[in-house]
Parts: sequence; C-alpha cells; structure tokens
Amino acid sequence: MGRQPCCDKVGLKRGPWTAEEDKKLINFILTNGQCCWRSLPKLAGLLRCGKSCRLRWINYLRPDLKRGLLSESEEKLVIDLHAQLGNRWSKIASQLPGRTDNEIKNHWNTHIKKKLKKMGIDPVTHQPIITTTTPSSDPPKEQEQALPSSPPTTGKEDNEESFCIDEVPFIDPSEIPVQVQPACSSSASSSSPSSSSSGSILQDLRLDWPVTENLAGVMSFLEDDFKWEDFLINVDDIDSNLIVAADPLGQEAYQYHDWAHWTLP
DNA sequence: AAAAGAGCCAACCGCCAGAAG
DNA sequence: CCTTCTGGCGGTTGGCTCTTT
Repeated sequence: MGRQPCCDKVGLKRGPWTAEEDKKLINFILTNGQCCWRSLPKLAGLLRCGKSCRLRWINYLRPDLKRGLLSESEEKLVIDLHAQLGNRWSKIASQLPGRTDNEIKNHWNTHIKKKLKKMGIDPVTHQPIITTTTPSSDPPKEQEQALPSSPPTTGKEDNEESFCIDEVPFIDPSEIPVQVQPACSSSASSSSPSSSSSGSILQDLRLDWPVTENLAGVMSFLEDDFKWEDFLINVDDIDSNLIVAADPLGQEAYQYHDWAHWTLP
C-alpha cells in the first residue's frame, strides 16, 4: 500500500539552504510563479524536495514577510487568537500579515509560553494556573511560581516584561491596534484603514524599522493590492545579485543581496 | 579565554484533506 | 466510488548562537 513519498529522497540535499539555492528558488518563482511544488526543484535546478522548496519560500523567502520579533500588539493578538483557536498556527498566522505559522509557533513555544506561565496563566487553557498543594505531588518549578490563588489580573508580577499579559485573554480583537486581515491577503482590500497616505509610508518605515532596507518589509507594509511582479525591473542576472525592484511609489530601487536582504544600490 | 549550558529557530517529518484521474 | 497525488498543517528536532560560569 503505502503512498509514494512526496519526493525521491535519494540524492536530494537536506539541511540549511545556501544563498545559491535561495537565488535559484527566488529566480524560478519570480519568473514562473508558484507552480507545482513537486516538479519545481527539477525545473529550478535544485536538488531539493518540493516540500522543502515550498517551506523555504513560504517561511523565509516570500517577499511579503516581515522579519524580526513580533511586536507587542502582534504578541497580544497571537495570545488572544490562541485562546480562541488553539494550536491552529496557520489560522493564527493568517491574522498577522507578513508572519508565518512557523514563526508564530516558534515564538509561542520559546517566548509566549514562558511569559504566560510566569504570569500564572496556563498557556493551553488560558486560565489561571491553580496549584493544588498535594504533598505527594511534585509540581514543576514554573507552576510553583504561579500565582497561588489570585486571578492574574493584578499584573504586579510583571516586573520584567514590557507588557502585561494578564489582560490578554480578554482583549477584544477590535481593540488591538494591528491590521487584521483575512488569510488570503493577496487581493486584500480597500478595507484596510492602515494604508494611510502612501506618501509617508516609506519615511515612517525608515524611522522605526531596523530592517528598512529590506524590501520584503516594505512590501508587507504596503500590503494593499501590491503584486510582487509589479516591483520587478530586472531579474535577468540573478547570479550576480541583480534582481532590481522598485517600491510601488517608484521612489526607490532595491538590489538583491541574499535570501531576504535587499539594499539600496 | 574556554567550556558548558540554555535558548532559539530553520528545517524535517508524518499525517490529513481535498483534488484529480 | 476508489486510489493516488499534492499541498498544507502541526509537532518535533538538530545545530547554531548566545549567555553564564
């Protein structure tokens, strides 16, 4: 019986992607679009499984990705959505433009979980952790630290973190100052109030974003109706880092350097 | 300065649902 | 209707980086 594996693993490369492989993948997708992942590696000249290509593109190379840590409001939104949806990372990710399920999942497991536990909130149920003091039991250390009986609404224990998680499970999404969009934002729409006056967008970006040179960042910021193809001026010479793209206002051109790093030429 | 430990994250794996034949 | 294939998802892990001793 057994299904055929998604790809013939013999002779395929695994592990971290090289800049060269990234270029090939980017080049192929930019010129041909996302077609059948199974056949993509062959067509693109990659010794990778199609699944691996897809993952690399979605989680790392896609031009509309934000990079860097989740902002406070994003984190709050993740917690709130997790309370509603559980571990449906892709659903949660669909509410955070430019973020991937993998990224959110990682952030949850490495940061948020700990924060919640520290605050006495069970990261699974989003309810206050109630420590039953049974003498024979051997509760985990972190739970011992949990607030013993009071609901986590005091926020006093939050002396290290920059925001108080106590109230998070009760936040109404509409109150969160983050753009919430449907999953398929490719054709997203006019409903986004954020689009604001595009004239100042790039300036704003430069002021407060550490990855301002990152075109991906610019793209995700300008999420309304942009098409990646519209940005491209030249993808002929990818091997020498000469994918050139312009921002939608035509004000800047960017030069590809490595996987998701673009600079002003 | 070096070693050990902890933390983080990119990538892999297996499973599932839906589409196609 | 059944089988096969593909894309997508969530859980897990290996290894790199950072921090502490």
